[in-house]
Amino acid sequence: MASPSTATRVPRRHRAAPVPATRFDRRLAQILAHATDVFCEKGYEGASMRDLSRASGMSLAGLYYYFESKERLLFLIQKHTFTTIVQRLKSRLEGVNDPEQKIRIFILNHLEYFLAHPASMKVLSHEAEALKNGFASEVATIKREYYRICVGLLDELKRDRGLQFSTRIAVLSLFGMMNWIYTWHNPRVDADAGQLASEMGDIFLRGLMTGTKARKDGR
Amino acid sequence: MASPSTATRVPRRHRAAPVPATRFDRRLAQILAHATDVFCEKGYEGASMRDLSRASGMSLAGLYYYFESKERLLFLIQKHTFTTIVQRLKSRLEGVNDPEQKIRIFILNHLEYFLAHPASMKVLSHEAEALKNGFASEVATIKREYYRICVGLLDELKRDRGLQFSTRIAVLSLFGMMNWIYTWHNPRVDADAGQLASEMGDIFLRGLMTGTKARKDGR
DNA sequence: CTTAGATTCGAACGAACGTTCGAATAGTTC
DNA sequence: GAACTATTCGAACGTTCGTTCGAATCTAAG
Repeated sequence: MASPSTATRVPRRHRAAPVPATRFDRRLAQILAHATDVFCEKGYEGASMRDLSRASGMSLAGLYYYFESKERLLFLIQKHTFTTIVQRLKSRLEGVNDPEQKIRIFILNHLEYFLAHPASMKVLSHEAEALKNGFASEVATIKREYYRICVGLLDELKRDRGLQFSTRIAVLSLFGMMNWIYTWHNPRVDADAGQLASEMGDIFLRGLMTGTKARKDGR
Repeated sequence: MASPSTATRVPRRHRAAPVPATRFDRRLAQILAHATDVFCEKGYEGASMRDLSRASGMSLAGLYYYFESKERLLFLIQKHTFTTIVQRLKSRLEGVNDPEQKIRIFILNHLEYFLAHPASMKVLSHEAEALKNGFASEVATIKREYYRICVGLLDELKRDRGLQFSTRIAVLSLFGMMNWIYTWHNPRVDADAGQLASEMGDIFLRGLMTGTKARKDGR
């Protein structure tokens, strides 16, 4: 067979590659970008390989040189998006100590990425159940890590301020507020990420912090 | 053609019909129920008419005696679900005057229906973009009414307590918190609707009411 | 029992689906 | 220019899709 192993191939940079990675990787990235738009508009199941071919300007057969199946294509999109958002979050949280400030950074990071890459985030949020078995579990691992980080931040706040609330419900409520954006945000009408993060952060954090305080003795 | 007009036919009850409606309507309702489960599990695009046939125990061709297309089937499910939830809400809000109490009723009504009919609500939430043109706009009309009711309740709270916040973002944040539930709620682990409505209501309402107060003169 | 309408179904339709294959082209190295 | 690999593509594969049609069966009323 003439085609390369898969899209998992290692980037073989000669010196320290400046931007480019390989020609292969750059072309793949273009295809992923176009595919993201199509999946966003038509949904994963509703988008056909012929739609992707048309959108990316490459022949139907040509696409299969870059990935082995439609499902793997969705996987690559979701994995890249989720990995990037987690990575940015970690770097932004470094050196910050105040629990409330950390949660505000979490919200801001999420919403900034959401509004900067709305198609990617819609595909990540809306097609969360479309992958099967191996693909699904690999994305689920990243999702779990992201979820755990948020749980950690809320538990920290809870301890620091002596609050009482269900961390699980608080975290999932927050994700709901943030992820639902893909169903309504209109860049011509709605505020930018900073403003949105501030308003959602206010609702969420004041909501938690005005609650009943736990007793000192834990009872 | 031997088949009846459509599924829009009027129920022709002779006296006051006890439960049944017509035989046709009862059978249609059974099919809708099975289809809801299949759409919930596989998504609208991912579910085939053959899947629906298998689930409802009726032949592929037989289904088309009850509705004229797969799209109309989804429409009937969404319309019925949405109409019911709005109708229940209206009846529950009657005679209540306190704005905060009204919002708590709104949340409780939504979550109770959500947890009592999780498959229907997932199909309503997750397949909101699957319908086209006429079907889409008819559901959108009900959705807009539901949205407007919530806007009204929040504006009332805002006026009553002299608060300052963006009604649009508050409403959509609330819908996000509530609708996201279909992605995580596990009846064996998570609390019931009453408890959930109480906790989400606390976060949301305290969050709004702890905010900056508007000045009396409106500046 | 007869008859007419309501309901169900097996079989098939053409279209669209994801994927494959071998040949053609483009790019790079001698 | 020759030789080799990397990339692209037209054409087709077998399968599944939503939908239709005419005949069969069931139900209820006369």
